[in-house]
Amino acid sequence: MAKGGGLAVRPRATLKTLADHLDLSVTTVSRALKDGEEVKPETIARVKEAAAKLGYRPNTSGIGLKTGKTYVIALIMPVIKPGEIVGDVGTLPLIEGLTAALANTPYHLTIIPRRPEQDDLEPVKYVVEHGLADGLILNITRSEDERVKYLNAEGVPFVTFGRTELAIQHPYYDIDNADFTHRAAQFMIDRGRRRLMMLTPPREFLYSWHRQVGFKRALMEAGLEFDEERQIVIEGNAVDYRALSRSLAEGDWTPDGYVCGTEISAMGIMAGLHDAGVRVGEDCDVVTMETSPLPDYFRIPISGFHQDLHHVGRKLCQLLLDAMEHRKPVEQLQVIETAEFINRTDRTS
Amino acid sequence: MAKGGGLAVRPRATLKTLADHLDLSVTTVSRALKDGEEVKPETIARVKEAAAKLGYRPNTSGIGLKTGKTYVIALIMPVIKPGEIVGDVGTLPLIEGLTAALANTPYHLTIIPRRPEQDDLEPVKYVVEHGLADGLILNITRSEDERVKYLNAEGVPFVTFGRTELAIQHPYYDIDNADFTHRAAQFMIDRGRRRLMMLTPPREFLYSWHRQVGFKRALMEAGLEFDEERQIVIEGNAVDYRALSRSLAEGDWTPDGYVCGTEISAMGIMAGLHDAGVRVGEDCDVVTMETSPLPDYFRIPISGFHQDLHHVGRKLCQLLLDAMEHRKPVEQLQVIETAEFINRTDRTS
DNA sequence: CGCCATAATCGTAACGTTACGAATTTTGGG
DNA sequence: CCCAAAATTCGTAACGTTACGATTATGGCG
Repeated sequence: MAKGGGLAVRPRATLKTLADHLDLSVTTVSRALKDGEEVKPETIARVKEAAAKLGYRPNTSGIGLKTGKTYVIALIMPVIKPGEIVGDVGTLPLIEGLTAALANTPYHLTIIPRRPEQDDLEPVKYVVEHGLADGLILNITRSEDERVKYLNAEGVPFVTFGRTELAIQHPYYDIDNADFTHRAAQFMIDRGRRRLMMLTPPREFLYSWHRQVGFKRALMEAGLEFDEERQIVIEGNAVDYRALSRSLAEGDWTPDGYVCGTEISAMGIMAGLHDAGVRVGEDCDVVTMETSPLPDYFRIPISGFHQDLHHVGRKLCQLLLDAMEHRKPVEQLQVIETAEFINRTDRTS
Repeated sequence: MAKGGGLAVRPRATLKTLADHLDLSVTTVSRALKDGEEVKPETIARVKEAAAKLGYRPNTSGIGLKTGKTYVIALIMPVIKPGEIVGDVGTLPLIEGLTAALANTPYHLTIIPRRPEQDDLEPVKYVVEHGLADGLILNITRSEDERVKYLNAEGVPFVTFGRTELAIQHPYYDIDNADFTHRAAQFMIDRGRRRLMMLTPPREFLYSWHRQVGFKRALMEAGLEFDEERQIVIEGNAVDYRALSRSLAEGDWTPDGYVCGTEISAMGIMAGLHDAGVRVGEDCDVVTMETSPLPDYFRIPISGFHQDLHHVGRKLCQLLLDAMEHRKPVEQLQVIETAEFINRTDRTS
């Protein structure tokens, strides 16, 4: 009963099939299917009906060969090493948001990995040179982003999640990271905290600077000192957050407030504080940027700023599609939104 | 300075470009590039050199049109609703594993979502009818899986993550879920636990049954009663694990051991136990299936069974590629592995 | 009834690749 | 030096689609 090879059962319906069937030319059928002006409405209806009946599906390769279009959107995804850390907890919702936005379009999402040993530009060049996609999505930016320069020079449509400091105008979506840290710090200052720490992503990424700017501004406004050496820690795979907060709690300069960059580092920080006997919510506060509902499950509730990456994914796609069809000038394809504050201080647990 | 449209800067090198350049025919160039038997070694070398120099990249559409190959592997990914739960924490590593296995092949990964309102079969049919991929990866199976029947009938290569109970022989990778629950229950029984609970995925998925079988067997072997009504809870979005374990701890039949299906439900269970004043590790044990390093961050360590989904992704891809090239009989493309036990009982925290 | 503008449809070529059979060159033995 | 066989290379057609210029049908008006 099982079939043998990988052969198609019955040959697919093509434009020619339809044309023969309807006694029309291939050209007319092609035009009718895309509601061409020159085709008689009645004919359009006939063609579409036949197409539906015969299960016609346009051949992607044929279209691609003729028009150069691939109907593919490529997401360049940095890949972490196998078991090292909990990867960016938000990447999956981001992907889901992208596919959701693509759902009623002819486009599909392809994922191009950037492996750890690869240069930033490599996968981008790969996509362009092989003509794999009609547009690209880049998901973390640097101030002088090589990929942005390259794609701009090549004239390939793209959108970035994050801004750059280049003179090049390009579509982007960004979360206001200065606003996040500013509000986070302010929140803790309002609760009487005076010795704040911030954990932030590596400096190579522009948003890390935005976060520092907001944080520093909140401290300044409150008349507090800011010592970058002491109050900023760079997040990374190698950092043991638990050990960090434990040793800080036992050291001579004891923070009473932490702004964390991810829910994962927040978990580590809280575990370390617990180890040291510090009571979160009473002796000390922790506020985090969060991209998942994970913090809802924390036993001791902490407040956070939520970034809805599903929403971000949708937005990015919309922006990219708009850019690809030249529907709007670039200036209108630049969006900055603020993260939503989730106050959990009043939650009994 | 900015470029206007989406036009290619200089025309791409094609086989014709190379042929003209080398004073050869297109056919010979084509053959030379794939090391054709009939081409003189010296010519092959000349052609390859020119290809490298002129930056020749084969045109995917051209190949696709002629051969029907797409060099695309499609992953069908069930999509959860926007902010509902922490999705399957392992999907991202799975994707990374897939792309890693594809890295040195001409294949690319495309992600086809299955939206909540869609039928299981719909995205699969979509891929096949539109000829979007050369092979598919399905990541959760049912005992009588419609998709498996369909793909088998169509003769389209695929691999599943999970088995089926169909007579159809097909490539699959699976974790031994009966072994997991059996060992998990046994572990707790050895520690003196007598009233075990199990949280398991919805019954529509075959592996849910496997888990129940293993769990039940462990109880039987230890001479313990098994009451399905009382000792099995189905995991799902709507379940509030925290409330569940709290109310159980305060009820008349108090479990002293939980086998959780995911680290997320384990987190909830532990929070509820804490609420009820139950000390995990002393009054009660929790063991979980885990697909991320998240449990390493739990303040109270619990033991677990780790499923390395990066590894699974690689395996799935290998199996699929082998199946597509008919390198091995199907029977050799069926792999079952056991999850790795991570004993955290001795870890001081 | 014939002419012309407009509406509708058609035919050909081309995109880049590979399969297949035919044509050409090279090789080696007599 | 010739010829057959082997080793290379070539030309044509085809995959499914769209662009473009050409062709045919339709209808209004003198």
